[in-house]
Order: sequence, then C-alpha cells, then structure tokens
Amino acid sequence: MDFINEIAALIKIDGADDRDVRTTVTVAADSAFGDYSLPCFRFAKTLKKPPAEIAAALQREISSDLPEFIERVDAAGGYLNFTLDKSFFARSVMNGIFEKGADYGASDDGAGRTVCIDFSSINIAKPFHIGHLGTTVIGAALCRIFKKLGYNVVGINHLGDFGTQFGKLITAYKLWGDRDDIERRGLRALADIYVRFHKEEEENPALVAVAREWFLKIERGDSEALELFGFFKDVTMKEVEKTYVRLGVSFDSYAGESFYSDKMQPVIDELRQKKLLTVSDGASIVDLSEYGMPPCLILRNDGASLYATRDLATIFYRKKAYGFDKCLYVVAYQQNLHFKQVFKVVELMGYPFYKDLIHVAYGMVSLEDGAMSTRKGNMVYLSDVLDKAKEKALKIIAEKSPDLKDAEDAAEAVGTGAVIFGALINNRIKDNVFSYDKILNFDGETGPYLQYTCARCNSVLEKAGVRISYDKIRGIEASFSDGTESFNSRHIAGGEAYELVKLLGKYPEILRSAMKNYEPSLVTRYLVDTAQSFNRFYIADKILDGDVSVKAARVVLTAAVMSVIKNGFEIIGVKPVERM
RNA sequence: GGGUCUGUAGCUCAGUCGGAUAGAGCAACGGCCUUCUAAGCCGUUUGUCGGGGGUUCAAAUCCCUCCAGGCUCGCCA
Repeated sequence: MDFINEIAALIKIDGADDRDVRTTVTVAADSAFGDYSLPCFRFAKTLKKPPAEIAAALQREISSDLPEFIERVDAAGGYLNFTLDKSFFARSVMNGIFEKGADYGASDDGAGRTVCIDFSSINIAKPFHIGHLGTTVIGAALCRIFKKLGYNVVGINHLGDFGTQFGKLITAYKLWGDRDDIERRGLRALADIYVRFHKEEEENPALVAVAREWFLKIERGDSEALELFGFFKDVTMKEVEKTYVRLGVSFDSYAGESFYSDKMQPVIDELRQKKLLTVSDGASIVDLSEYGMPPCLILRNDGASLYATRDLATIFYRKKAYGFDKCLYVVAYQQNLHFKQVFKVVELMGYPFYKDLIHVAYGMVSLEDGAMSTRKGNMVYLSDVLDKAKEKALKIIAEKSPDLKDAEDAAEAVGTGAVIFGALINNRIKDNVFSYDKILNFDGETGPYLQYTCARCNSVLEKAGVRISYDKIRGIEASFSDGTESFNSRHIAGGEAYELVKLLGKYPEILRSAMKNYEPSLVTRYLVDTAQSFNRFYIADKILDGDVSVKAARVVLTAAVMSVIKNGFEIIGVKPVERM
C-alpha cells in the first residue's frame, strides 16, 4: 500500500488542496522522528498561524481517530510526524515479497505499450572494448526494468556495419590479411590490419581511393566484397556473442546501418516535399538556425547519405515495424547535438511522436593516459577485463574459501559482477577513467559485496534448514512460526531489522523511479543500501538465536532480503552466488 | 566564441521537482572471528556543498552571474 497517499488523505487543511498536502508529506529525515513527516511551514501564511500551532492542532484532530496502520502522531516544532504501526507495516511488506517473489516490484503500468531500446550498437570488425560497457549494461538493465513494469520491450543492437571503413578493411585484408590468423585471433587480428592501414595511408594516400572503390563494390553487391564483409561480420558476431553471454545480455534485433541503406530515399523525398531541405555549399541540409542549432546534414555534396539520414530512416522504420510508444537511444553524450537535431527534424516533419524519442546519454570512458583510439590500437578489450576480474576472484577464493566447489563458476559470477556493478553504480552521465585497480576492487560498495551478502543470506537459510527459491518462499513464514503469532513488532524490535523492512518496502518505488529517470544506478545503489542494512542487522541481531518465534521472524526477514537482492540482481544483470 | 553537461570530504561518488544535524565507499588509524561466510561489522578523523548575488519561514537543491573542466558546433559515425 502507498503510505504517503494514505497519510495525506488523513490531513485536512483549509485553503490547501489535497495535492499540496500530498506533495508536502515526506519520509522522515530520521527514524527517531517517525516514519513520515508533514512540514507545516508552508501552510502558515494561509492559515495565519505559526507552524508549530498548526502541527499541534492537526495532531489533536488526527489522533482522535487513528487508522490501524498508524501507531502515533506527534507534533514536533513545525513538523507533524507519523509513526507507522510496525507490525502492520512489516506484515504488509513481507506479504508483498512472499506472495510475489520474482514478481515483487513488477506492475502492469506499461501493458499494451512498446518501447524500443537502442543500445550497445557495436561496430563490425572493431574491438568490443570498455567504451561499450556502459551502453551495453545500461541498455540491458533498462530493457529489464521496462519489461518488469509491463512494457513490451524491443532491444536493438544497431550494428555499425556500413561505411568507407569497410572498404579500408578489405583493402588492408587484400594487402596483408591472413584468413587463418583472423579466424584464430578474431577482432584483434582485424584491428591489427586496420591500424596498419591507417599507418600506411599516411605515406600512401592512394590507399584511400582503393578503399572507396571497395566500399562501392559492397554497395553494388560485388560478390567478393560481400563475401569478405560477411566473413568479417561472422568473425565479429561470434566473438562478441561470447562477451554478451558473459554479461547476460541479449537482443531482439540486430538491424544495423546497412539494413537502412535502402530505406533512406523515401525520407529524403518527404523532406524535399515538405520543403525542409535546402542546399548549402552543395550539401542538402535542414536549416535549424531558428531553433539555435547548427543545420542537420542530410546529403553530402556528392549526394551520399549521412549519419542523420540513416537515423531518420531508422526512426520511421521502427515506428512502423514496432509501433513504439517510446524509443530510447542509449548513446554517449558526445552525440547530444546529433540527437537533438534529428528529433527536431522529425518534429518539423509534423510527427508528434518526436516527443517519444529519447536520448539516454551516458558519460565517456577514458584511459588513465588519455582517450582510447581504435586507429591507434590504444584500448582495453572488454573480454580482457572480464578475464582479469575472474582471475582475481579465483585468487581470492583460493585464499578465503579453498574448499569451495564450483570455484570457476563463482569466480566468473563475481568477476563479471564486479565489472557490471562498476558500470551501473554511478549516475550514467558521469565520466569514467578506467583503471584495473578500481574495477578489480572487491571491497566496500562493489558487486562482490552484494554477492557476498547474498551468500551470507543463503548460508543462514541453509543452517536454518530452509531452501529458498521464488516458488517456495511463500510457505516459509508458516513453517517457522509457532502458529500463534505472525510477524509482529517484537520480532523486529531491533532498529536494524525495522530499517531493513522499510528498505525492502521501497523496492517497487525504486524500480518505477529508475524507469522514469532511465537510471539503472538507482537500483544498484538501492541494493547497496539494502546489503549494508542487512549486514548491520546480521551483526546486531543474531538470526538463529532467541525464542522460536523471534528466530522464525528473523529467518523470514533474511529470506525476504535474499529474494529482493536476487530480484534486483536480475535487473542489473549480476548473478547471485550461493557460496563464495 | 555559441550550445550543453559536470563541479559536494585527500580520492570515487550519493543526496538536487526546497524541509529537521550534508551521507556512503576507498584511503589512514584503532577495535571485533569460543563457530549464523571477517569479500564483513563498529569506532576515530576530514566539508567556504566551485565563487558571488537573489527568491524563501527554510537553499547542496530554485533563479541570475562569474570561475574551472569535459563534450560538441557541415559534408566521419
């Protein structure tokens, strides 16, 4: 139940409408005050009374007829503080978690609505590096969040599989390529000849003309060119798929740039017909000066299409094919202007759904010694990062849990978990300087910390003789209580236990907020808060101790924590670990 | 120069549609394993919330302005 709304409904203030009251009710700054508060200062003017007096008067009114979910109401200075009935509240939260299990926090808010999410969008024949980590895990998390809230989600990997770069690659391959080497070393071998091309090009500019020729051959459907391009694409997809599997990421569509190469002409025609296209320096542009933006380039002076042209074709195709209610682009903020321009052009073309196009921008990754560059071969491969993280996890396991079975699996989960967590803990707009020291830190606010907490829960539950899975969680409370009591305030008397219950109750709201703000870090951060709270509880209140009913309640609470953490793990793509 | 984002503890960051003493983690130092996983917990220490104005009963949060940094500004994507 929504306690803020329930509480707001109790409060009647002359001259203030219900909405004012509802938006003023807040979560209490400190549990010592209560659970929720109404600061009365803003009503002082209309009521012509000091805030403290208003609070006191409201306190008298409301106290006379308290609903069962409120234990007490206090006036403190200008604040009116509400303390919930802990038993009622805890039961309400626990029941929600046990009844819904894996569906806790789910809703049908998005029923009948479709959202397209364009993310990861790697380039064929180029390294899958740490720069791609952000878009990949943020996009995947957003897909899961929207799905959980009832939306139909289409995850799209908009492949970079079009452009002169492929002409360059074929040229390089014809000159120095070795098919066996490429089959063996994959993207690294392709990167090598690509780098070499750029080096040799400086001394031999004629190579560029050769590259252009090869790209034209691809476009014209020349069989050799297509065969080679297909080969590069196969090599790429085979290799990146392994990394996607490790990250737990999948897509509904891989339609990339080349897919739209024959879908641009109608857009160009429509722009012309709507008199939006003007010619400037030989190029065709949409003038956006009226909106304080540089022009959007549609056709080069040689008539070739551009990035924006393809993005427009993509938008109209997706609208037609999926009928999206929202289309998200999880793309780095370097392209802020590009998307602003393209969306503006859609608006100028007269399509109201321009409002549903959203650029979910995220910060850039750089190396400690500067920016990454494919051409210079200066980059960190994502698969290397995952490998090193696993290796480190394996080392720690050997130290701390030498008897662990399935150490390999645990290390893979923990290492990958650390990497994913690192990309999802901060607000997505923040820049990131990559360092192995940082990403391989497993102490404090990290993925392994969350997994460790999960393993701790699991261990307690095993000792308690409870095997937890979502479908079985429902019976636990019954089997552990002595039959005469259900979850009540005595069981959560310790401050830590109650704080934990409050946090668990917040999860559904966190998911909604993460969706609204396109911000998976809210979920990650919430999991950290919950894990911290559980670990404090674990130390403060010995779980498998005390009388039968207190013990039962604590075990139930532990099961609830594990359930919610696993639930959150599914969202952010971190794998739970039973032992580590 | 225009646009835009960022600026909070030594470092990395939460908190920002205004609310009660500004919070975590890392790093440092000191405690806690006679048994629910010490990848943990507790304690100590550190703040001109970039500067200055303004609005308000109340500002890290809203407005103005300045400063610093990132990104971006026609034929790459």
